Amino acid sequence: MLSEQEQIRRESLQKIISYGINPYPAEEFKFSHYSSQILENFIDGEKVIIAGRLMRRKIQGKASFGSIQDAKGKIQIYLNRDIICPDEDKSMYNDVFKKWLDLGDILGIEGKVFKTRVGEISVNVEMIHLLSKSLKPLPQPKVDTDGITHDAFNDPELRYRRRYVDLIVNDYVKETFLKRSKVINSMRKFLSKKDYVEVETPILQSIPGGAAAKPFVTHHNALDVPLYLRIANELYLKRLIVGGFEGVYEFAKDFRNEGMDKTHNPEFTQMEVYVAYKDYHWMMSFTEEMLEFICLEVLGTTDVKIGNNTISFKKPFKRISMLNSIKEHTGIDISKMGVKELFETCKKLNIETNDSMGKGKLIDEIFGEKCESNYLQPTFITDYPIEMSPLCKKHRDNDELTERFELMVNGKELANAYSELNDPIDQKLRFEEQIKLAERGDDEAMLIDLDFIRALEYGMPPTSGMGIGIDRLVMFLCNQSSIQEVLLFPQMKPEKWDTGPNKKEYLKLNIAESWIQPLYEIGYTSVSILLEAKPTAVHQKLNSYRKKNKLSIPPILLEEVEAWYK
RNA sequence: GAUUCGUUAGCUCAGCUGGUAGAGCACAUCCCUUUUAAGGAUGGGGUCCUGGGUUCGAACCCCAGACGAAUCACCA
Repeated sequence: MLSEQEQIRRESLQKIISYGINPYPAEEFKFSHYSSQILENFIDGEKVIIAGRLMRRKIQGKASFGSIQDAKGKIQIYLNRDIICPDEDKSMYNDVFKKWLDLGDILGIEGKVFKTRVGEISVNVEMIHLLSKSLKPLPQPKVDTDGITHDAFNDPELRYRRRYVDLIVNDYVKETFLKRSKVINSMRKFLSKKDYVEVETPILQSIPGGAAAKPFVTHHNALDVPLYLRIANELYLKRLIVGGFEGVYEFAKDFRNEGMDKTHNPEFTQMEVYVAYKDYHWMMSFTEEMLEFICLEVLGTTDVKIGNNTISFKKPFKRISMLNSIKEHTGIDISKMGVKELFETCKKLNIETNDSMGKGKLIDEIFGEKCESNYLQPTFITDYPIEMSPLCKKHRDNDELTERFELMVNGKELANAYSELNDPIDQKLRFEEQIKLAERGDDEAMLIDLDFIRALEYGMPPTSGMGIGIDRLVMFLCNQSSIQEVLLFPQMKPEKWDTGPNKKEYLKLNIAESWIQPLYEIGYTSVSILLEAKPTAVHQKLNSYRKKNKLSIPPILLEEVEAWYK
């Protein structure tokens, strides 16, 4: 059912067509200025052509005001009947503009720049071109002189589902996504200046590797095999280092079939970079250099406001090993502890455990519970337990640790990096360890990618790799606390659409076509629902619907309704 | 998955103790030659999320469900 306003717009559309205007013209519309250019460089009397959406309209007799929103902002337009219609025929103003155009229509405007009495730079309109008619009314948020927004369009579900509307009416949304684009561009610029090669690796993988996460499964018909959407691209990028690239990187969409919340979307973007002959110490410097560069390029400063905190991305960042961090925040030295003692320590610290947890997992729990949230300023946490880092090289000084770091910012993980494990025999053992862990109850089994082992057997130079969550980085730099705000189209439950009655179904029961829509409207949305109801009730409801909606068809007889049930 | 809160006009929201569904914006008609969220007058617009129940009577109370938000848990 169309709302009254939608019906009125459709009627206006018909009138426009009858008047001889094509509401959806095919021709290119050449405009001379963006709104921002006119506002920034006011030239009284300059002739301009602009194009955009009509966002405000205020009719005052012979004169009207409006505003046009284009890609770069908004500008006021002023219309005067006798300027638009210099001849006898005033219909272009009186009918077309005043009656048949609506807020939301896309217009081309020709006119001259001037300042109103109140001093606002405006375009005095000489000619209007309708470029596209809008049939659905927009929400109408208004900002007053104190900067307070009235009637804000702020229901998250509606905003995410109709991002196009969100972008039209909420200026800050567009800014977020412009900034996101800038962040990615400047990261790419940084990487490509180093002469590393941007590559693309498979999204459909037969073995989903490189991380511990549940994948999405799909099926390839011609090969008749299952394929997985990638959870990470790490193993492919390392194959390329084997192949002789010095440095490779990819901005990768990864897919993880797990819970969704404010910080997790089923598909998300990571940038991973791998560089030959480097180690994780080098990568720390590289990472802080890159982040500082991006902040300066995008924000012009290394000080970023996140919530109530100001975070400084000025290098160098603090570095601390995981074990020292735990010692610092709990006073407990766990460096020499075995599994049993770790379980006891967790108990003492009120950390929940279960039997499937190995040593690494326990340490990770302690860190996650007691330390992680303390690191507001960018901090590299280094040297993770070996059990939780199956793709990472053993620490040069300690067999139980790995050469790994995570970069914590505002209490959350932003980047993760290793000195990459390049010993194929060790790698195979580590994969097998993971499978043992998986058998103990962890359902996120890492399958063994034998081709990856084979690649390592050919020899991979010592390499350091780093992955950084683009969505998280953008959240930080845009001061947004939810990932949905930095994704144009965050994943939502599929929308339910009212597609109307399935007429064939009803016709099969010999129901007259004129009664199908009424049946549907009063709740008998399918034949099976209808047949469950009593014919007498259906009969009564139909006739009262007829009366209420003043249908021009004769009342239905009970016998007719009963006939459907035979 | 748990708890709490919410769902009323195109949008933002009121709606008291259960008693004829409301406001602002938007829309329509009329008046008005430069307005700054808001000129004036009049008017139209509703599956009060859905389905049951209680009641003479339900937007409101009870039960079940759908959807959403927040917090927590789980998972990286």
